[in-house]
Amino acid sequence: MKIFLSNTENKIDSKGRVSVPSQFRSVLEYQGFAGVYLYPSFTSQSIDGGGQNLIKQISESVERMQLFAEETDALTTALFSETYQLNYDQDGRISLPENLIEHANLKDKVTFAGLGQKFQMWQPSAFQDFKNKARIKALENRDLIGPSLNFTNDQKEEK
Amino acid sequence: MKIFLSNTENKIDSKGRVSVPSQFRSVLEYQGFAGVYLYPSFTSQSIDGGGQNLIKQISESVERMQLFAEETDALTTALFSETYQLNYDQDGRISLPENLIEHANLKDKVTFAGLGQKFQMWQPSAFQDFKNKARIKALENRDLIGPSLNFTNDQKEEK
DNA sequence: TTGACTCCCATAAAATCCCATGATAACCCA
DNA sequence: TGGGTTATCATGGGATTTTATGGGAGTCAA
Repeated sequence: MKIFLSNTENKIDSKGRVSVPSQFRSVLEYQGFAGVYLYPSFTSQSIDGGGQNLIKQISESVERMQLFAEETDALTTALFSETYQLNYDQDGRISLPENLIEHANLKDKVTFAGLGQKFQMWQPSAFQDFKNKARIKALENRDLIGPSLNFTNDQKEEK
Repeated sequence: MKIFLSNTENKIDSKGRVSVPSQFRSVLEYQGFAGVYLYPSFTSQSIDGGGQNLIKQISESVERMQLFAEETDALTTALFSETYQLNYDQDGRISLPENLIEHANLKDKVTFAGLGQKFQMWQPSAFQDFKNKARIKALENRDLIGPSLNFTNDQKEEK
């Protein structure tokens, strides 16, 4: 199983290039092509990214929605018109569109954060904040998440 | 059934490498790949670890939860952005990310402790404390576990 | 020509490979 | 059963490779 994991902070150089972390590249290439799809997150000041799987998932869920709703054109437009397909060069670097840089308020550093099926790109300190809050939230709801977080072999029967 | 059992204390060398105990490696390889997944424990100053089974369980429980997009991002961030996939080298050693070392307050030794489906990595003396407390708790609740454990207080009290 | 985008090479740091050692555990066989 | 031989394992360290990053030079289009 190949998913996006861990987080790394990379530099944006004077030409505007960033290295996609090599572990992420290997996930992307496993999905079938040497590049990324990026779009501004709907819910946070970050960039959503992924490979072919992510795009496929999104198109499918848009299709499903269109069976029920009629005004999904706006959503579809919003999504796809701001989605960029960037192939990275042989050193694994991409250069980000101005659009996305603004949305995530990036300066000269980016944090790549793995979220499983996709990843996000954050202004580093903004990511720290988000992550800390997310961790607290997850801890509060860990019984919803399931036993995997804190079970040992026999603890399952307690409470 | 292959599960993580017993505990061993290993050294972190000058390059930051630690040997994954060979018994653990055989469990991991049995699960399908020569590496570990590690993340900071949500509930203690230790590192949780496991193989593909552990990650699969977590991913599946995330997929089962249908949340608002905002919540999903927070949850997956908490779970995946601090999870590291480390392939060990041919001598069975990994080098721990700074992140995890800090969380578990590791210096030059680690205790690997088997917990069945997963394992934990502790700063050795912190593990001793934890184990003593865990033992008391286990005795208090031994009726929950089932009839098979008719141990008395002094059995298994070796070393 | 300028600017945006590659390609290509250089470098330093980090990760990994490869081999050596000593300790311990497992094995064997008279 | 005891003593010696083999494996296995954790650990040390040198050599090699990978990775992120910087910058020069070539390509293409407006």
